[in-house]
Amino acid sequence: MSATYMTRQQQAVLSCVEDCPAGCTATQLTELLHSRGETVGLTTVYRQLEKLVQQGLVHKVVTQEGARYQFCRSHGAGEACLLIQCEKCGRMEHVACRELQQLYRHLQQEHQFRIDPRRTVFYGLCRQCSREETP
Amino acid sequence: MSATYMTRQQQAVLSCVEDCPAGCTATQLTELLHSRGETVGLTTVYRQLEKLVQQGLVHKVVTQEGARYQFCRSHGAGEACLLIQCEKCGRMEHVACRELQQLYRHLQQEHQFRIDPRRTVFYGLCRQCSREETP
DNA sequence: TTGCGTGCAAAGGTTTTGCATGGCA
DNA sequence: TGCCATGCAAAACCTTTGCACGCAA
Repeated sequence: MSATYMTRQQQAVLSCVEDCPAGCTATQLTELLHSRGETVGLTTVYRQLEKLVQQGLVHKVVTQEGARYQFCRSHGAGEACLLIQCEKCGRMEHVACRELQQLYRHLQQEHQFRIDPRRTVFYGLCRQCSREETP
Repeated sequence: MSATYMTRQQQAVLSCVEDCPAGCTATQLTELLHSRGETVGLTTVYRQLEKLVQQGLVHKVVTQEGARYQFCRSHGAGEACLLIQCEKCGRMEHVACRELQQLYRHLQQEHQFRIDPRRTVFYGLCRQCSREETP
């Protein structure tokens, strides 16, 4: 493995993703960085995000509107988690619960499919938007 | 609602998607059509696929490599189903089982999240690729 | 005949790549 | 000083849009 340097941009990107619990796109992240006075090129943002994804610190989720990145707090020990994205407001939520663990086990045992939890996303309506839709 | 015409291209696209149980991209579909002697423009393929998605006959799944379309056999009655895509061979599988139904109910009741099953994809390794990876 | 469907070309957007420069160790 | 990281510009891609023509009803 080649050596890696610690750079200002690296820290800035990580710090910004951590501050976006609902996930964000590379472009959004770049804008957020700029608004904070941290000038980081879009290319660098992409490259840093990819590193974070490979380290397992960040979820990369491909949606209709491009890839969204979300900091993953439960990345240790391969714990079962998934992302839920609201189709209306676009926000993403992190879910980690026993039922999920069960489903994964079921899929492995009955369907012979080994799930990689890090890239899985559910779509639907979050509590708030669901309420607005059916008042 | 405006009237709709039945065209040669329309039938050809539907027939081809039906013959791709593992899902395919718009480009792949166009190539498959050409190889069958059916000349359909890429634009038309995209437009026909979108219609089929809106009719609920086809899943549209956005992946790293672009959107994949898969004919959905269990589209009636909003039955709980999901797609599993193999990270290695790219094939997609349709899954509809009770455990899934349960998870959806749990997510609705405990997490207040109403899942839209049609756009959800799990990623992982299918039986075959899983076996090859750990011999 | 009417107007939806088609397909080409072009535009739009996101993501990647090449390459010279910058900056960490 | 050596070498990875950066960022600009350009390329590569996928997908959508505009518009004239074709074709089903």
